[in-house]
Amino acid sequence: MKLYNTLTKTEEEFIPFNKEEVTLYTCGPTVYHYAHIGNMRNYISEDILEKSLKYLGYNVKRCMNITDVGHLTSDSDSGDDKMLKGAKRENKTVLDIAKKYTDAFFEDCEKLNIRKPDIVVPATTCIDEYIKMVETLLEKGYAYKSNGNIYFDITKLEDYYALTNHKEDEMVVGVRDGVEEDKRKKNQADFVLWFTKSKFDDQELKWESPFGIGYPGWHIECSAISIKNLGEYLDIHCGGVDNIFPHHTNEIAQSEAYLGHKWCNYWFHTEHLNDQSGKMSKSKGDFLTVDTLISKGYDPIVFRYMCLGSHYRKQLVFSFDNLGNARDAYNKLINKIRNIENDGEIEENEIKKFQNKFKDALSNDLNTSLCLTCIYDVLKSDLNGKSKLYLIEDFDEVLSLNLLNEEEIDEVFKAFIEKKIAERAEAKENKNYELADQIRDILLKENVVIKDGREGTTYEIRK
RNA sequence: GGGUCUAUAGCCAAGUGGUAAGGCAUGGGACUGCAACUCCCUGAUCGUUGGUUCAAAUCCGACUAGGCCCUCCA
Repeated sequence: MKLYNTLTKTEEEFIPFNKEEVTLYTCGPTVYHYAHIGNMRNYISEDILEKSLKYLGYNVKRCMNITDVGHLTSDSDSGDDKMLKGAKRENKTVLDIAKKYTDAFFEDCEKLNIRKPDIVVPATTCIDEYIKMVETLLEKGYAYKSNGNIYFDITKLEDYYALTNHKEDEMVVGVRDGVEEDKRKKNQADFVLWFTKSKFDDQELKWESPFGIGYPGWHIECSAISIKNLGEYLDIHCGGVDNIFPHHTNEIAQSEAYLGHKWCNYWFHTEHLNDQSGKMSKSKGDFLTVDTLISKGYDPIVFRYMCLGSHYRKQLVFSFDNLGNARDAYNKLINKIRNIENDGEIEENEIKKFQNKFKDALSNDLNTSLCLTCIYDVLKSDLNGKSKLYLIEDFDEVLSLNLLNEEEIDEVFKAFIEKKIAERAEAKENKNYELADQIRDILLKENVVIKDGREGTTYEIRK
């Protein structure tokens, strides 16, 4: 399998440390608010990555953190704690906020058929691990104490900027508004491992530590959680492109300084979902969530389909036009699949050709767009119905687009539809086309599409 | 200023040196009371410009445009 690696900036053949078990780490959400659909695009990509690895025969062990502490809006100790901000906004405790938005996040995942990782770890449950790591970094001389806080000293590393090719002296501090330089640091790019001195005296969550009562920096959690759960060697680390710097850069710095050897071989980053004005982000104010899509009448799976039509390393512009486009395409696809008759016997040899093509697409740095084309190839092929359905089910293990799942229709709703169809049939019989069309429109408003065929009238529920 | 990515038809896109897949939309036709569904037909020389090559959307250079990062973000 070929994967693009941010570390080397090339597509590479994926070779795991241990063929028996691939380890995958994912930066999870900071649970201070709902996830927006741009966040979800990232998790869809990672879901495809995990399922592709499995489809290609690997066992995968995947871990995700939940950031419920320590994520400041700025590492320079001048910003706010996101969790605290969320708690204030809603007049709740930090823990309540964490619970609420963690649950909401996994509900969104479920709606998008994103598999929950094997191991999910809230950051607040691993304080001992952070302390141990920070202690070791202090002992080894990679970290220093200044004014109460513990900082990582990036000058102790040969190549701190390995992931980005940044050059120290060309970095600009405060490109973004509201970023101030932390004067307690030795070097501009040093980052906090543990806070004790902070202007957040009202920080709810604090822990005892050898460095004083305080709380961890944002970056330390991912390193510690990953090493604890997936071991000293990590195969693939995932996240959105915005995490490349500083988050992942810092993770590499502290993890490899701590371990004394190379930590993670492959860095997998998903590009952003933009809107017409650029990047989607929570700090801009309004943002779209999975529930927004549902409230506008879209099945979340349509959004997944839209994402898979593009490539994870390409920016994708979101608009309701594009989503509508995806919905039409998706509905047509589902229709075609429903019309396949389940006949014949599975044609083993023929099937392999299609599976191989599908595998090639996945192996080509997760070319999901080609994967979708594979479905259309199957539909247009000379294969019998049973073989087609078998292949579609097989592909859907990775794509997870509910290609074969018949949706359960509520009995009451079903009766209502059938009654209306009968009424319309009668109206048509009497050539009362006006009434017939009215009934059709009523049903259409409920997303029920009438189909008049030779054998009578059938219907479909539109997504 | 530095880094990084992108540029193929209205939109989403495949393509990794040999003369442009697929999907949606559009237009035309069959079907229909009219529609929808379904089926058939329907479109681009690949941002611009040099170069390498027998041959380039594909490799190299320059330019242009745009996105993202440079201590909030997925």
